Amino acid sequence: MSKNLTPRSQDYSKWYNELVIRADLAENSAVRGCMVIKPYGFAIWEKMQAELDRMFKETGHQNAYFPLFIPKSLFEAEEKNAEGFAKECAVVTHYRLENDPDNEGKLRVDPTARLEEELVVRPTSEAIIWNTYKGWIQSYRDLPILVNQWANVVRWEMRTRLFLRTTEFLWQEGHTAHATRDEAMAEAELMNNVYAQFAEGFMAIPVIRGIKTESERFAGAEETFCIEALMQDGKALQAGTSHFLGQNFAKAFDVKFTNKEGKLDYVWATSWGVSTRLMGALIMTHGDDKGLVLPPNLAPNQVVIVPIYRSEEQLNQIDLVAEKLMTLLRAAGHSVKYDNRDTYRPGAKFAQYELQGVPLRIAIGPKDLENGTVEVARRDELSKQIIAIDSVVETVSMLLDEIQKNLYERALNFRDDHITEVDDFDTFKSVLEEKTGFISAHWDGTAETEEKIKELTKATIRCIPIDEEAKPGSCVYTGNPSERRVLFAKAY
RNA sequence: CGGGAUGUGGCGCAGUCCGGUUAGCGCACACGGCUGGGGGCCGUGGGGUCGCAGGUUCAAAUCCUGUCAUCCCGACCA
Repeated sequence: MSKNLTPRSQDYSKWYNELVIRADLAENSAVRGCMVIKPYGFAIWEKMQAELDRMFKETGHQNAYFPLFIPKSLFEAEEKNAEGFAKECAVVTHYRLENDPDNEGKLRVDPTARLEEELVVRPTSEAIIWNTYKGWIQSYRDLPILVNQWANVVRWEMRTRLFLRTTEFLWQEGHTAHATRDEAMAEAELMNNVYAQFAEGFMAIPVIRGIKTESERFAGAEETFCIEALMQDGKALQAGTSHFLGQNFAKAFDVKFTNKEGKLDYVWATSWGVSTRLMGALIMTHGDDKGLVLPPNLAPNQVVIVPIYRSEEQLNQIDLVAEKLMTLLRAAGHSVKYDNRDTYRPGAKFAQYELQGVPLRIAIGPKDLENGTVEVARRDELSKQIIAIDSVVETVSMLLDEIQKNLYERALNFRDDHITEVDDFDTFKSVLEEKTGFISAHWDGTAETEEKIKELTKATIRCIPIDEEAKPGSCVYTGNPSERRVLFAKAY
C-alpha cells in the first residue's frame, strides 16, 4: 500500500471521523455518544447481518428476541458480570412524566411514578436470557439451545467514538446452553472461528484468533476467545469475542437439567457477539484518503455505471447500452447501479462513488459507443482500463474477485509487517512508539506484569494466539520463565 | 470524573489577544449564461439573535462570571 494512501496516526482520529461523515455512513446524534446510521451505512450493516445470519443458521442456530429492560435483581444475580458492567449502565427509575407546575410548557419526571424495582437497560443480555432459559430446560433432551438475538445494547462509557464505542450500538449476541463442558467449549471455539471466517472471507479483514488473559476476559466468563485486527494506524481492535461461560450463569439463575444418567446438573453456557464496531474496522482497515474502500462482498453496489454525454440524444443512446449491461451484470449475480442523474457532472459522480467505496465504476461515453468499449475503474488500486463491451460481464466478475482478494492480501501484508518479535523491554517500548502494531513477546503469565506493562507503555495483551506454536522463553519485562509469546498492542 | 481545546449561515473556518461602520471568506444552495471523458467557469442572489444566561461599558462575537455542548488526552471499555 502506498504511503500517501495511508492516513497516519496523528491525524487518524480526525481522518476517521471525517471519513465516516463524508462517506455518509453515520453521524453523531443529539443523544450523548449515540450515532445515527445513515441509509448507505445501514445498507452495509444489512449485508453484514445477512451473511452472519446465514453462517449462524448453517451452524444450527436460530434467532429469537428478549427484552430491552432487565430488572435490577436479575441483573445482579451473576456477581462478576454485574460488577463488570455496573459502572456503565443506564437505569430506568420512573415511568411517567407530567406538566411542570413551575415551568410552563415543560415536562418533569412525576415523582410519584417511581418504579418499585429499577430496570437496567441491557448492556448485554445474559441475565434476562438465562432467567428465561430456566423455564425452557428440564432435561438433556431440551439441550442444546442455540439461540442468537439481533439487538441494540447500551453501555454508558466515559468516552465514546463513532462506530468503535458508541453509547448505544447494534450487535448480535448468541447465547447457547449445553449438557456438557466439552460441547460448550467447542461451541465457543466454533463461533470464534465463524467470526474469523466472516472477518477474513467476507470483510477482507485479517484477524488473529486468540484467547484473552484473565484480566481482559469478559466478566463472568471462564474463557474468552477473540479475533483481533490491526488498523492502519497501528492500533489493535477487538473485532469479535466468544465466551465459554462455564456453569456460572446456570448457577446464578438456577438452571439445572436431568442428564442421561438421571442426575441433576447445571447447564453449560456460551455467549458470543459482534457489533457495528466491525464497520469501524472496515473503514479503518481499507479506507484511504479518498474515502471508503469496500470489499465487493459487502458493497451495497458492486458496480456503478456513469454515463458521459453532452446531448440528450447521446444520453438516450448510452441509456440503452447501460440498461443492457445492467441486465447482464445482474444476471451474473452482481449488484449494479446506473447513475444517470443530469444534475451532477461525471467528475462529481466519480468522486462520490470513490467516497462510498464502490468497487468498480464503469464509464460509458460517445467515444465508447463508437468503439464498442467501456472504461472500467477499480476502487482499490484507483486504476482504469478500456475494455470491449462484449467482455464486460466476464471482466467485472474477474475484477470483483480480484478486488476482494487484493484487499485481504494488502491488509494481511500490512498486518504481518506489523507483528514484531521483541525480547527486551527497551525495544518493546521503541517498537511500540515508532513502528507500532502488534508486539510478539514473552510474558510470565502474571496479572501483575501485565498491569505493569500497561501502566508503563499503554500496551495491553491483546490475546494469546491460538494458531501459533508455544515456545518457552523468558518474560520481556521480568525475565521470569514464560511458556509462550503473546501479542501486545495499543488498542482502541 | 481530571487535563487541554473549541463553540460564528447547512458544512469548514477567519475575526476574539488590543471592544468601535452594515460580522467576513471558502464550500454547499438558487437563478442566468458559457461549458462538458475526473469534483467546471463567470455573473447575480438567498441564508447568521456570533452555544446559552448574566455582568462591565456610551458601545460586546471580542472583556468578566456562570452554564451547556462537542472534540482530543487520561481513567473505563465491544
